[in-house]
Amino acid sequence: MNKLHLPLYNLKTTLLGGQSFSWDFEDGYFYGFTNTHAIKLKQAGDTLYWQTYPEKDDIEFLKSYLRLETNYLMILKRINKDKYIKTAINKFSGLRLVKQDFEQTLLSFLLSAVNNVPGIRKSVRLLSRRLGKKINVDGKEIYLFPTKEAIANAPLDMLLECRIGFRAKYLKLAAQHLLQTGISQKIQNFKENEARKTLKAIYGVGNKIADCVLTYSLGFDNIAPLDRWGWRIATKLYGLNPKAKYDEIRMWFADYFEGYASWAMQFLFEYIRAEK
DNA sequence: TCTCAGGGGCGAT
DNA sequence: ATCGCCCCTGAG
Repeated sequence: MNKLHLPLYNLKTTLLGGQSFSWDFEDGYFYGFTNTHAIKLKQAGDTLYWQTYPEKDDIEFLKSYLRLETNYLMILKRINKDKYIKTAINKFSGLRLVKQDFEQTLLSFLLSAVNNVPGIRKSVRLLSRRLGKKINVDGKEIYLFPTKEAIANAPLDMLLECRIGFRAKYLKLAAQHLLQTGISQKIQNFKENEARKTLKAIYGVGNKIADCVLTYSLGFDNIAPLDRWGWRIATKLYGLNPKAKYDEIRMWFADYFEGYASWAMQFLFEYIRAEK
């Protein structure tokens, strides 16, 4: 495997913590699948052992995915503003944001409506097994996340077999939308608000899912995606009004964390989930 | 066997 | 602006 010096990177909370549904930890290795690559990682101290499949040694891909160019210490300094964050930064030291493929992120988070993480993870794997390309990773079978073409053309019955219920129509329509509009390329250059508007125009995508996609695939650093945990953080920890509108709370966090709300929220999610 | 909530969003009021 | 409903799972 390839080697990389990688200090201050907590792979476990980063990859398995809920920003991605496409990683597993088995026998000391992290196995991930995207719609183009499978990735195998192992962490030993500050050393990362890594390989990509089927295209080997794709360091550019890995660098982009793990956001290795980020000035992590600067961000920590900026967001470390109160006792909650301080505790979380200490407890979950090395937690990062990753930058996943836009289409995979959108299509995965479409499955998150009234669902839980184990359920989403399961469905993502069922979809990949049925519609994704099989990759050999050192003798282990990994299925890539399906392309938008595969999902757009899949019979509804097959999607329903993946335990996604009423979300099946969202998924298929979104995949067709991606094919027809070609927004996946364009959105990479959009500013935050334009990108959010583009996402919310997709059937099945509201505030929360749009913000998750902006945060976990488009690299926006100043967004607070407000799921149930996010609301809990806002109201229980920061005393914000539970009756406030989604955008008000999102913007409060964006202002408070001075450009790095996305990173701060990731720490706070872990913090509040550990509390319960 | 049954109930219920679980990382939302839509559409009818 | 509020509210029932969408389908499926696992926990209790």
